[in-house]
Amino acid sequence: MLKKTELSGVKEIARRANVSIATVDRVLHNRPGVSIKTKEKIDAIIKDMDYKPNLLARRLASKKVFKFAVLIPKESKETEYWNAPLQGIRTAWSEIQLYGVELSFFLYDLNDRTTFNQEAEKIFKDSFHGVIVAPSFISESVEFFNKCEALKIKCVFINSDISNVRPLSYIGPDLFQSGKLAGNLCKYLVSQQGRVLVLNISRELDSEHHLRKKEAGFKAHFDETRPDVDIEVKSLYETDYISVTKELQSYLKNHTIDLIFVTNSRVFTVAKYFEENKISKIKLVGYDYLSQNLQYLEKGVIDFLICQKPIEQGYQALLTLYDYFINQSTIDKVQFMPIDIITKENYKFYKN
Amino acid sequence: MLKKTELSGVKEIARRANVSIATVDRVLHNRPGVSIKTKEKIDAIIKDMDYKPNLLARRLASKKVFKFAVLIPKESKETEYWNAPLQGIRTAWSEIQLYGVELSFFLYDLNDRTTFNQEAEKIFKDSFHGVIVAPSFISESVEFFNKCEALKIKCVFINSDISNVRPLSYIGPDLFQSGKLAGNLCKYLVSQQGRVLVLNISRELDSEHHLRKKEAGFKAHFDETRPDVDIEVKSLYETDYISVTKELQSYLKNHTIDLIFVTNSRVFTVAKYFEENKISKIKLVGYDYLSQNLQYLEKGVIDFLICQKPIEQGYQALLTLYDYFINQSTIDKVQFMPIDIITKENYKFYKN
DNA sequence: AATATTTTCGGGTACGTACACTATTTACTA
DNA sequence: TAGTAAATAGTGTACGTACCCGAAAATATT
Repeated sequence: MLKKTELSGVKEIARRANVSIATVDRVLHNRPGVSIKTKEKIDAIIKDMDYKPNLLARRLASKKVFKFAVLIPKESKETEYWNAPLQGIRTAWSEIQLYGVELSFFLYDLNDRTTFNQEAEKIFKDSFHGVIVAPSFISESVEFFNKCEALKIKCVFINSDISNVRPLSYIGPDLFQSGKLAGNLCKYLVSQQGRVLVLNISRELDSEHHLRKKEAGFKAHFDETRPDVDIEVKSLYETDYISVTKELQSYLKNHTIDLIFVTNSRVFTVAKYFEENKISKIKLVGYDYLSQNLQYLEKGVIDFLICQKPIEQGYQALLTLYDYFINQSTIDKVQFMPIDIITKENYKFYKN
Repeated sequence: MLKKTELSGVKEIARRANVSIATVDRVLHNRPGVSIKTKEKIDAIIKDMDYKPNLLARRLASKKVFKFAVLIPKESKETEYWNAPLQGIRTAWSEIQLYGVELSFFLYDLNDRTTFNQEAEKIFKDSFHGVIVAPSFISESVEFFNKCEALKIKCVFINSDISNVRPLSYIGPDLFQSGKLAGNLCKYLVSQQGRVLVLNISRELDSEHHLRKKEAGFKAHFDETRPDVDIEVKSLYETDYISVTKELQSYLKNHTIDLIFVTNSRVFTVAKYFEENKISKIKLVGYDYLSQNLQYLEKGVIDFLICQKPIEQGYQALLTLYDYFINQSTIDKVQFMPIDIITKENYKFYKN
């Protein structure tokens, strides 16, 4: 039986280069203390062998610890949405904890922008390598990002992005395209001269800004394919059921419409109103895989939900930081989530 | 500075139990050579510590090699579908190769059932731990599965399952539900008394059987919600463009219809016919994210594609074998894929 | 030319687990 | 009760990489 001559990895490189493992290691990590000549020789051999380090061994031997922070909204009474990304982050964490990842959570209140800065301050008190941020408030987020840059803290944005700012990666929907898809779907639900109401339900002006991207996409699709359809837009700044009810009541008294498109997860509020007032002729399309929405989907009150994998957004966000710091992979600047269509018939199989 | 007293893992267990690491190791792997008393003591400590082995170290130290086989159709000239699962399998492989996984491919011809057995024979010549199978031909697949059981080879089925057979796991669509979703969608595309044609395009009878599950789901949805819609079913056993054209031509001469639902990926054949004959009023819905289909989706000839993540099916299939053999995880008997709706507006973001 | 300094490199141990091999204890036989 | 086999337990090395520490070689200083 032949003796296995092929040493693996570093050892083999060392053997070929006639140096020790330590020297190879220095070259691999760009550490000083290697003459240019030997460095070049070793680099050539590495390239020649197409050497791929054994990540298992690498992580096992490395005692480095990375600290990451999470800065996202806390789950509110009004919508459970933000629970999903958190869950994804937790799942990812359970997978990589072993490899020296520490995680701290900082949750702010979507209805109170001052809490964003409060939590941000806490983050800067400690020293983190990276942060997962949901940049709900534009100016605050920009400021936060700039401070991170100065401190060499890497940011990953999730759920919505901000123009003119380049984090390590943005992981979330293409909002405009998401609205376009909604338009695409709704086109099939209304007649040639139909009437459509687009509803932004959100308290803070900034997040409304994000909703407006969806709105724009929605309109764009109709402009391209059905210019005759009448589209009206309304923004509601009070998000509780009573307020929404009032607005809807007065609106529907004066208008006849075929469809309502709600630009975020609060579509269930409208659905509840429809159900209680036995409105069944108006089609209803909205966002997000929440239990509150699913029950109305099941009942047929909501026709379609569009979903952008919030759990996976969280999961990918943490894995992205992991890939960047631990695996030293190159990171895609933008990681768009798929734009998924959920109906009564497929929601049970959906993976959020 | 305090000295870190907590040894990790096995060592700590050994210390607490007053035995050597090797003994702990024996208990962990149910190896013989440990007295009942010490085994119980160690088991208790393991439980008490909620010990989780370090998978990195485990895999690094273990030199075990697992051999898996892949038995699926080869990509045909008529449809590129089967390239997708293969790609998923390759991706998964690249991730786990390092951990001692060997992989061999055995591709049969979907248009010739005898090739299935030929390839199967080759598999039995070697000795594999597990196989990924696309059981396109029912009786052959059952026979294959039974032989695997006898030889203690674990099977994972992908893409379609077979009644009365319980592989390690089935990874793929719920075909009936998939058809129901198609019905759900098409409901919006046809009027109250619309006419619908369901088209099965497939050469071998067995795979037609799978298509029929989708067909049944499709009908079920209409029966429940729109009993007045007229649904006719046609099966074409010649899959080339010329043959399909002929059939369509003669059919459409005698029938007026609103929508065609093609139960598999060959919807592009119909789309091509529509385009060449400038048929634009008939809605078209079919299956699978193939370049051949996407071009017609983009052009608006195909309205919806339903997709079941073929790449991920392959990916998950290999990871499932890996989880079973290397990680010794418990495996879900059924892993249904999501049922995704693809349109002109979201296909670019879809992950197959 | 002798010493000091810097640069370059190799030896060795550790990470947590697997497993081959050896040592000890126990049980059994003659 | 010695002798032997079987059951039980321990020692040591390996997996591939990281990194500390000290040795050797090259260069600089006097």
